[in-house]
Amino acid sequence: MATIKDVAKKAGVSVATVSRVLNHYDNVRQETIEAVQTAIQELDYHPNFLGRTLRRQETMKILVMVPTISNQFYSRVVKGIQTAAQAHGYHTMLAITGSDPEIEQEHINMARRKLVDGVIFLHTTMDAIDFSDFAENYPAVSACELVEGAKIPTVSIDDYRAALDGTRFLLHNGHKRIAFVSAGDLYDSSRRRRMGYAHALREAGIEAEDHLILNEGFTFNAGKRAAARILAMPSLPDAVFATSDSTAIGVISALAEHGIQVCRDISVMGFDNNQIAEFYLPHLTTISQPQFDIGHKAFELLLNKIQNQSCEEQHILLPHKLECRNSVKQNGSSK
Amino acid sequence: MATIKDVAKKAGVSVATVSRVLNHYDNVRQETIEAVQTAIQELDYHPNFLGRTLRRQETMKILVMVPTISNQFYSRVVKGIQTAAQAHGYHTMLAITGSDPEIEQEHINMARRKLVDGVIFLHTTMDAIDFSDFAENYPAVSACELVEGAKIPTVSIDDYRAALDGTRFLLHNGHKRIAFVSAGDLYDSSRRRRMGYAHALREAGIEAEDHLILNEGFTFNAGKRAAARILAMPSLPDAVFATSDSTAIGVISALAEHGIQVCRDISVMGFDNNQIAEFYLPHLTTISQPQFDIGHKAFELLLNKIQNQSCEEQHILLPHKLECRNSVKQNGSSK
DNA sequence: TTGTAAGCGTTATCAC
DNA sequence: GTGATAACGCTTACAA
Repeated sequence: MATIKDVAKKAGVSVATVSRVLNHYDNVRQETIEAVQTAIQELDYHPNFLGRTLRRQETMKILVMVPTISNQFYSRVVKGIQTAAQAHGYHTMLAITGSDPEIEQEHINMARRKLVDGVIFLHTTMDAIDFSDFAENYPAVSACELVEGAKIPTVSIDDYRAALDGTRFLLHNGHKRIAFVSAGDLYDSSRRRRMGYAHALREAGIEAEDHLILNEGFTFNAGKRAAARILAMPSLPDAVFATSDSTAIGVISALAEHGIQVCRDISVMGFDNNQIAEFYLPHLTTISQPQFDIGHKAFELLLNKIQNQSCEEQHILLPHKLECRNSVKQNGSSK
Repeated sequence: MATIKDVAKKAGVSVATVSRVLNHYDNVRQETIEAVQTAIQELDYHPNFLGRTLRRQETMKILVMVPTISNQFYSRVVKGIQTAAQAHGYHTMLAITGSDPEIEQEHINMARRKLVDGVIFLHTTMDAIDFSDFAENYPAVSACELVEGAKIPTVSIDDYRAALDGTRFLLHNGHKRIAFVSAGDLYDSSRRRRMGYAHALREAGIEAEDHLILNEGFTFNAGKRAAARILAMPSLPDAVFATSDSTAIGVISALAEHGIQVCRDISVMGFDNNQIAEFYLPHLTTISQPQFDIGHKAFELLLNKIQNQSCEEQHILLPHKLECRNSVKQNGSSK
């Protein structure tokens, strides 16, 4: 492997000059530039970034902490991050934690060890105190999840409001008994959505039934488990509000197994508006999140922290939208 | 930020000793170890890996070149890679290329610049010559795609054989006119599958109809486009063999839009056996790939190259399996 | 068992 | 314009 020294020797200049050429300084003679470039070509030289990185103390890399990439939702957020990062010359590194605190901690050390310039959390297992503590010492932002009480720039939707809107929509269309399938309190967004759901029920004068709240997670299989519990109920609820499209699909699929057809016998509402929502049969009525924009904005916030240290706490809320398709009965036909 | 020097000073020892403690050398006095560890604690010191990395010329990081993470197929392969990598102390970095040669090249430079110890390609836009050339100079392996003529260790299924099996299954169940939706020649696997499909037709004495081969890609929307072309045909084919589950779903969904019901009016076979295949309605009959194992094995091959330089060319073929569900009519009911 | 010092490949600060 | 040279934070001979 050729180094900068080899190039310098071959071009008959000093390493400093080679470095200048490499970094496009304007105080190098044209002939010298050419001589250096020729040497670079001939030696097939590629600068070793480790040296530069060590010297400059910046890696031009960021780490994205993601609980899973099996859910299309995160894929899209990551895409947004990556697009923004690339535009600023940053590389994106993905760490899939599986919501395992140990794995998360190990990756967090990458930031501590200066292997990355900053971290975007799509989820964390840390509590608000540890999370704030980390964010105080290293450039970090949170996306998708608004961790209660944590001092860290965050971009997400208003989960409370989104669930409120979704539940109201179900109520306005004549559904009274609404099951709620969520990921429990592992995710702050889930908790917040559950509160929005409860609020809507309350304002409609419907008393909440605890057993209708099913904490199963947000995978396909979580939906399957939720459906099993629903099938075991003495009477079917009017609707199921699942806090992810995957869960909704798991529910629908499992209910179908027992001859229960969505939209005829029961309504199901999803969350996220992943691409599959549009292609599933029935097409999913769901709450749409601006996934790409969330990621994009998250990177911008991070870059801000990396460059300015400006720690002004920001919580950016991006708009959600109710995407009306075929999995929810409309016009109160079940009244 | 505390450095190794600060720790040394605080502990009253030399940096060498600190380094020894850090790396668990056994020739350090217990008391010294403790003194150093105390200093580390007090300073909240975290070793800067850049220094070590520069010195050791290894990053303990690998790069995975993936065309997209929107397709669950790749998520699962990446999971396999990451699991294996983690077990060996390696971190996994994901580069999403979108099959853009420029983006791919830019990331390839990361290997050239020693930012990673090796690269796993889940897809490449390079031709066999460039690909071989790269693999000759840097630790690299290919997964999922067997690039014709490229000298690089590879792990994948036997795509030819898999498509052969799939097509035979359709034929044996009475389907004669079979449309084939593939990604065209961008992916070697696609090309190979198309040949398997053609082979099966030939051996059944059925003459291939060129217009039944639809090169659209492997996304949901590719399936949608394929369905549009199918609907424009003078008569509907008996079956559609899509070379990914996403495409199959796109086809099914779009056909449903026009009142054509899969399994009653037409059969659709997928490929990959993503999780959604099991949860889609109808449940997808598909060719299952051992995605996790492919990823896992790919890392092992890469580690081998990183450590031994043993460049023996290997092509590992893992078994596929026909997963029989509800999207294909069986027992020749359409004969 | 520990310390000294060279070196990894760069970039930055001086001189000249 | 260009060249020495120190420095980045660490590991590792070699010496003590």
